[in-house]
Amino acid sequence: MLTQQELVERMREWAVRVTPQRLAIAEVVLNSQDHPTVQQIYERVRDHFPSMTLATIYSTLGVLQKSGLIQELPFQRQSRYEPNMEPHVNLVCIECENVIDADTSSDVHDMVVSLRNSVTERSDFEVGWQRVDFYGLCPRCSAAKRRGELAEV
Amino acid sequence: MLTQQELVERMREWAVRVTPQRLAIAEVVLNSQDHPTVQQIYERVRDHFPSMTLATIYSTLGVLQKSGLIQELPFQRQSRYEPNMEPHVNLVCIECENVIDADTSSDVHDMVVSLRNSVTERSDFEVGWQRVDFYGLCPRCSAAKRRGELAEV
DNA sequence: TTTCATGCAAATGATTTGCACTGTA
DNA sequence: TACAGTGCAAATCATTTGCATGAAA
Repeated sequence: MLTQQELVERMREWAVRVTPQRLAIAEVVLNSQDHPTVQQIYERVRDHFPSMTLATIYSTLGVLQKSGLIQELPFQRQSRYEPNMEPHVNLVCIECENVIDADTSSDVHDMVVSLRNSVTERSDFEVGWQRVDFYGLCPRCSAAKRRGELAEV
Repeated sequence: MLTQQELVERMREWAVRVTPQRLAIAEVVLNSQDHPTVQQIYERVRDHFPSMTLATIYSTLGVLQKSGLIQELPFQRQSRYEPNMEPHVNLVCIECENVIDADTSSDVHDMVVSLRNSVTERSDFEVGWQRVDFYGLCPRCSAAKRRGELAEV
């Protein structure tokens, strides 16, 4: 986790001014675990900045992304935002639509890294970052389905 | 690659009728290598069905996806469609926006499979399919950038 | 004084939806 | 005859853009 000082420095690479609004947005996203949508970020930040608008959120998310601090994850309906830039795996439940990081043990990390190495070894593709999503049913929805509570998929 | 017969059977799981239009769309996507957008599919199918509309394309892509024949890949501006349901890696160029499958050697396949096994071993998440994207610069754009032809990224 | 972030409103554009029409089971 | 797929038009909605205002360098 970055200190606020480091965060400000990173943001200055792409934004001339780092305002309290931007800091608040950055902190909401960087401290999140649930890959929030723009709406969710908006709701969380609005507590501190009632005048906050979506345009400002989008603008700041753009800055954070260009600073390499977060990653946009486009989904079918809308994007979510990922503060974990380390190689890892996302588990996406197709039923409840929650997105969580898979157990971040070092060997999952290492496997993604070596997959990346293996791919770059044999192509001149210059990889900057990656997105690894596994889609399926989370334990809760999986159980609900077994109990017949879910419509057929 | 599926025979047309097998394709029809798979589609019948989710669509009562498999029309010539639907077959044409299915074949365009399933035979594609470039992860086409809806617009691209539209243009390719329109050669054979001048009356084709986007609504029909979207509808058919939904059927193909529910049949497990293709995968929708949402990107920032629009979705692309992936006919390769095998575990593999996509290389996404952030400059020219082309998307290609990484060299489909068996060990890349195996690495994705064991990553998947490793993740499911220690969680009750029921994985159905996966998306593995590496973002960066393709060889062509990478070279252009070194020659200074690209705006700073 | 110049620049840049904010907030608001309007625009954009991919995707979805409603509905009439038509061919097929 | 009933129904599912097609085609067209209209609606939806996330995201982007333009612009006036205000604060910071």
